Amino acid sequence: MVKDAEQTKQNIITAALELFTEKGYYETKVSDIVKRAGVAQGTFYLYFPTKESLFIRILNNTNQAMLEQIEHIFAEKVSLEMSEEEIKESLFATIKGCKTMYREHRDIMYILRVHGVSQIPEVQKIMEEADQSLHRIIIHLFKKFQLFPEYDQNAYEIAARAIHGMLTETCLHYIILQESTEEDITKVARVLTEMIYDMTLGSK
Amino acid sequence: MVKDAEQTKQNIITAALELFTEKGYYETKVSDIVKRAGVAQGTFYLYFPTKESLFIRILNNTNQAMLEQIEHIFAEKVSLEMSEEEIKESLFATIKGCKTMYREHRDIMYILRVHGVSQIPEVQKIMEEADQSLHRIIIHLFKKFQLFPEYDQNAYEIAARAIHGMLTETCLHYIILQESTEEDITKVARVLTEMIYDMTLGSK
Amino acid sequence: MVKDAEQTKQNIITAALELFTEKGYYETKVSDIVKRAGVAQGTFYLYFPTKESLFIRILNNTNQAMLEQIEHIFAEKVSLEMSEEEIKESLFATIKGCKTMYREHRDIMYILRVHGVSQIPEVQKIMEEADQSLHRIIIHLFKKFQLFPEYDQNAYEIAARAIHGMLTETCLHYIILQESTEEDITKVARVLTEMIYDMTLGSK
Amino acid sequence: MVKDAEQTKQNIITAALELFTEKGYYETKVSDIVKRAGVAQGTFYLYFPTKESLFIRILNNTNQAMLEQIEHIFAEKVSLEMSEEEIKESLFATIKGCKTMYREHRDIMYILRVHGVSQIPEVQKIMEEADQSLHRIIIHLFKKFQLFPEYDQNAYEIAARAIHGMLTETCLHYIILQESTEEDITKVARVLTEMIYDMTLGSK
DNA sequence: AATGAATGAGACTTCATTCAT
DNA sequence: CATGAATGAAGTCTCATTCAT
Repeated sequence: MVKDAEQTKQNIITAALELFTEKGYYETKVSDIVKRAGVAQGTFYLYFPTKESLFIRILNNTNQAMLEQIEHIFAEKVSLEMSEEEIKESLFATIKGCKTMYREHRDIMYILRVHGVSQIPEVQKIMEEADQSLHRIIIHLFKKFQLFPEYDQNAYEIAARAIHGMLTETCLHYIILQESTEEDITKVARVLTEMIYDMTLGSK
Repeated sequence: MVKDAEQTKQNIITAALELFTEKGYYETKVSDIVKRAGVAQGTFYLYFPTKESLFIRILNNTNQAMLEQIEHIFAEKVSLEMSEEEIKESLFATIKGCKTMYREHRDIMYILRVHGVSQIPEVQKIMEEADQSLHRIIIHLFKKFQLFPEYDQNAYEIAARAIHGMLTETCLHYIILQESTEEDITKVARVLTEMIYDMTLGSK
Repeated sequence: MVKDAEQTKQNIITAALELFTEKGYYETKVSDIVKRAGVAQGTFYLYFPTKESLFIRILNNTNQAMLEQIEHIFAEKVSLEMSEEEIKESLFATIKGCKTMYREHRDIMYILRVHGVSQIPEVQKIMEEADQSLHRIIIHLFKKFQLFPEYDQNAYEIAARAIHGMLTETCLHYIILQESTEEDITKVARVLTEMIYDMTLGSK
Repeated sequence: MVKDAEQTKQNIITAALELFTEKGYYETKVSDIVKRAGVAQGTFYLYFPTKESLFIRILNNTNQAMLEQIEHIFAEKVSLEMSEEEIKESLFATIKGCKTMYREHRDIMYILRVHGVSQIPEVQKIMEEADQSLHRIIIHLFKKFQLFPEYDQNAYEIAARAIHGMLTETCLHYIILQESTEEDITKVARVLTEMIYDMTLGSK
């Protein structure tokens, strides 16, 4: 039945994601995955040709979802006419949106950031593309608000990466590495909002 | 002779570091290491009880050196009496010092950040301690300059991590992932100096 | 319906024969067969208890047919009263009949001779019986024409096998291993006719 | 020690040849080989990268030896000036030499002829080359004695193959498939000598 | 101090066969 | 009759580690 097959596949994906999160890609064996999914060894290969392909599949799923969420989070919510308070509020919402998104995909972020899977070229490619698209959005905002007017493209990229680093490093510790409450996220986002605002609009 | 033994050990360490950098911990086999080091398989185990212990040994070497360098880089070079120009210059020197240090230890940073080796608990511990000590220094500076006076300890840590993230993310891309010239480093450090100055002293 | 069932079975047999010919018995998987036959995996086992039994079934089909053809080909077409020309013509017809028969069953001959399937005891038995019956006919002809009057039974068998070897080796290369035209077959048969005639009647 | 290594390798080769002979290539598992050789599973892969490579290695060994033997066996022992008796004796010696050679390499011949290993392209290539070189020699003799003067190259090849078939088919049954005594071989060679002499020189 | 052959547990993967629907 | 998901035994191969020399 179609339903059983889909269910089995999902069970395998779920079990794998859990295990990759717990032990990393390399330390997770196909035998662990099938054991947790409650299926036989051979069943795994009915759905995924290799362990690697399963991982890429999971990564792509998440990546797809995150890219869409990023679009949405960064959708033009600020305008030049806003007051300082309004801009800060919008910035805060954006940052918090990011954090929440990372929390939602905590498992896969954990694997990527903590365990590292970059031996697989496909994985590297996906990650780079994801980074790129976030940088594009940040640079777009820089230009819109005419921040750093003296910067060249290279300097913009450095600045975008720096902002990106602020977001991911704090996410890593407060969201990915530990369970975090709504309140925790709010606090982190609040601090980052202040810092970023000061660094950008606040100092102009 | 003692000298030969020391040399052999060093050959193994060097070969291993190269290979870990090229292929990551999991994809580097003991057989690869001994081949490159030009010794027999058994010789490896004369110097290191396990492959893991070799990695930890390498990591510790680097870590030790980096901690000392960090102390030195962040040694009180700024004071409250300095002019804006002087402070900026000092900040720039510090950031550039960090970058240069990362470049020096590019290999091991590459392994840790790109390949990921956190399956090994010992490795996690070492990395966390390194992070902690950098954060302590940053927070100390925050307090010295009475930045963010309204922050509690938690908020300070978030801010420190955010600064840390700016440094490491830009290092990752401009120094660890690619060969970088003195000039490249200077440029990255210059941009970061501006950003951090604006974010902290500049906005007060 | 009975008709559909028979059709399904035939589809499986046809697909299997093609695949066995292309890849040999061991490299042909049941999954390949059902895929080409356009039926589900389980359907296979509705008609054949095992993969091996399917092969034996195919082999038996062919063997049955070939035995009958051999009878027919070697049916007494020569008599002691014939002229040299007539005998040669009859010999030629016989040899060519053999070749044509081999060509007709090229697939299965290919599998047996090129891929080898003799791990299966049943298969060995069938092949041996087929050989035996051909030898009996050849020996019968030897005796009829009083060739090799000094031979004992053992020597007759050796001679029969030698003739058999001439036929099969040339068949293997000119008929089984390559597509062959009517003309090709004629040529091979013509050469063999000369050789065999010289070896037997011609030298008496 | 070099000696141990060589010995171990030889043990593996010997065990493998025995098993390939008994069960064929496909039914012989690496685990069978190491068990019989008295070494651990991993040891196998110290000497041979794959099971296939071991087989090819064995085949090449034999093939090399046989080619040299063939050269020797067929070395010009006949001349146009010889008497019928002398020629027959020389022919007999040649045929018997072939038989003896096949007996010496009975194992590998058995595998090739009975089990079939032609899925492996390398194996096919080696076998074809071996056949070719035998045919060349036979054709050379045809021409030397001006047998079949009316034949074209193609007809020569057919005739050579036919002779080859006589030799191999009788070898297969009297030498490869069963233990054979010196006497058995002599008898088979005697019969073949008569047949081939009649077919060629005898009828001119 | 060094060698390198040997080990064996265990990884990934395949595939003939079963069985609930 | 037919399906196709599921099974699990068994195969090939890897590699960190040991040990006799």
